[in-house]
Amino acid sequence: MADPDSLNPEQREAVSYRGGPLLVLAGAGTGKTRVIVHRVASLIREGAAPERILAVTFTNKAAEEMRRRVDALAPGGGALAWVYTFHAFAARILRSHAQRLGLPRRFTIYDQDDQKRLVAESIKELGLEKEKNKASLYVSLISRAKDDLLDAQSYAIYAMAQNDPSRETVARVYEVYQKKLSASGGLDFGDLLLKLVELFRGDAAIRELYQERFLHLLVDEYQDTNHAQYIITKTLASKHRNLCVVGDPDQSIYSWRGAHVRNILEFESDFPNAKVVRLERNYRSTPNILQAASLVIEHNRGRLKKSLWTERPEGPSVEVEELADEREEARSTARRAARLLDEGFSPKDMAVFYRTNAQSRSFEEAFTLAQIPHRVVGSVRFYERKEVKDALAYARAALNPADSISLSRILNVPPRGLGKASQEALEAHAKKTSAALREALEHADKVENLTPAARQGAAELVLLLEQLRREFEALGPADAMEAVLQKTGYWAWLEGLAESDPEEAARMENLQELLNAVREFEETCGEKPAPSPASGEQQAPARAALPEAPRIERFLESAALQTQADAYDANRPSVTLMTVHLAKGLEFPAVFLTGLEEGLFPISSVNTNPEELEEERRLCYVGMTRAKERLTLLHAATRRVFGRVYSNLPSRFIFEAGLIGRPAEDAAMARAHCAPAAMRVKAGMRVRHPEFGCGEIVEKSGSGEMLKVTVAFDSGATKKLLLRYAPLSPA
DNA sequence: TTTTGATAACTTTTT
DNA sequence: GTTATCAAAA
Repeated sequence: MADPDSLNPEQREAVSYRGGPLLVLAGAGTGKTRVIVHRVASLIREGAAPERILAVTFTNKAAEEMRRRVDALAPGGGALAWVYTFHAFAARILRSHAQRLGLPRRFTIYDQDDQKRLVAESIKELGLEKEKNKASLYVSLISRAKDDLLDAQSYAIYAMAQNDPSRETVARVYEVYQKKLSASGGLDFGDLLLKLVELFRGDAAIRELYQERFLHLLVDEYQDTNHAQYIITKTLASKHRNLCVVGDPDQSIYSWRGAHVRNILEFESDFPNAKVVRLERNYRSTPNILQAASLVIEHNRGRLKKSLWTERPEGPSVEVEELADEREEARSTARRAARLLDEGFSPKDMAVFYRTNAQSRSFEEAFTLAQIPHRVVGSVRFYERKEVKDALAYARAALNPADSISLSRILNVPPRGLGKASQEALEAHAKKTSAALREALEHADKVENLTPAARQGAAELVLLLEQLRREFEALGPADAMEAVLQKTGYWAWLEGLAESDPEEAARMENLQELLNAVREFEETCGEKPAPSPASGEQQAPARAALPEAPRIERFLESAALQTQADAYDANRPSVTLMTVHLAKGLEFPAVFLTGLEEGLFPISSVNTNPEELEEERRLCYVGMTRAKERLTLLHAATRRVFGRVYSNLPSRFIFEAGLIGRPAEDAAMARAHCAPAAMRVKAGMRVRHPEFGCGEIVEKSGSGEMLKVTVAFDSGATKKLLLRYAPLSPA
């Protein structure tokens, strides 16, 4: 937009409406973030105290950006307003009431990896042999339950009422898992929201305190809120009723994570007299891009009709290209990117989106080969790397003696004679005395079945952790983290290993990067910068004005709440490679949307479920609408997955976008309403096999995954093929 | 106890 | 094709 401070009439209405609940239905690229920023700024300019405004965003990065932009419009205001993700907001509130919640002052926030270990332990403890490989499944079931505000007890009741044995098993695992979690004085992601709701429900005084406090409430990406977040929003808004939610039902892509589109669809009945503002003027994309995306999304049923329009010039048409395989797809993408560079695009103007992280590899290779600067966002999360987690675990274990989860992680890293046998002996002792692992370690002399070496190792570790805790008192986060790496011998240990193993050398680099990240955190403070007197522009955080210097605890929390999307840096001069999910909320002049194949995008698991297919379609819509000027859709005829070659038909979304004619068979449309994603076959149909040539289907047997066809090939051979694996395509 | 090698599981998306 | 996990050897 020409003038960043001008607003169109609908935007202005959304910014200035002061009559209570407000729903802003904001299509892709219609200036949704602008509206929120301007609304917050104008509230502040009208005299609202910034610290009585709460704005909830989807990622920490978005929160940062919003703070910065509000500050530019209402100097000082952005720094004081509460701008957080739901999880960061919950963590902040829970910390100030840790005591009454029976939580340690420095409770740990556990991530998915920690959850998985804990669930695996719980499963083992319950002797559920058959379930031992399903830890991830249980983690997600438990997480979903928490999103829906079902604690372990409620879940057990619910499972019993359903008379569902598998749910009852989940309930048992949930219960043991939760006990372990509490014993470690920790919360997982779901707990942050669940405990906040419990706090509000259980303590009227605290609830009213916050209801009174937040005079104005804004929630971004409301279509992707889960039940817990919905309840939090509703609770906080019930006093002043100044709630503004912004979102787009067509961009709801997180139902698998517990989000309910109905939260936004039912806003008007939830808040009678709610004002609804629709933003339909798109400032981002060319008409060609917009039309293709609209054609796709219109195939979803039961959506709120809305039509985006733009006054932007036509622009080049959306391109579609089919390639032989995923390597060709990547090479073509790199070639096209190089061409755009020649045309004057900068690498940071371009993005490659894919459905699954596994697809990133071929693009990395192709871009490296073509010497185009690029960056994969989020495939292996930085804070989930082993060495980084180990370093953080040391800090957590030192700070929180109850944190058995972190302690067990680093018990023998680097090796100190506390191997598997010793660990089991210590854990057995801890269990017997119903104490934390740390206490067993402290009383290693009383623990049976320990070798002298193990006893010595235990004593050293206890000493080390105590020493670290004492040192943390006087150190900033960066020095504290450095102390961890030095004093634990972790650094020296890796250095030794790195001599013979380049992978270990890479680990050292990651730890160096961790130290950089802590330093950066320390400098920017991670917390709100002090209010600046006049200029809204970049200001040096005034250290003296802060209530307390940043400490390692704060860094640990920020690291735990870090999201993948937060790793994206718009200023980096490189092509961005990311999943479509991560692309939500971003925009790029040129976008390559790749892997548009049946079975991959939409992904094959949507076979049976029309709702999931609609979510895939929304995901595709999100991907397409990120593009401002150029949009290229790519798909590969064959693709190697798991080392096995699959041949895929072009995605139905390409047909739906009106970009290539439907195939003669009309196969894609016929499947559009949930038939198997695999090729639809019938007897008599002509097919092609890369090895055996063309032939005719003479018989069909089995069904679903086991669907087999007998093909009489023109060569004379007759073969029975499992449709799932056979690289057959219609001839 | 630690390192090494084999095996099985994994891939949909993540706050 | 890769990575995490588990058993046997040093």
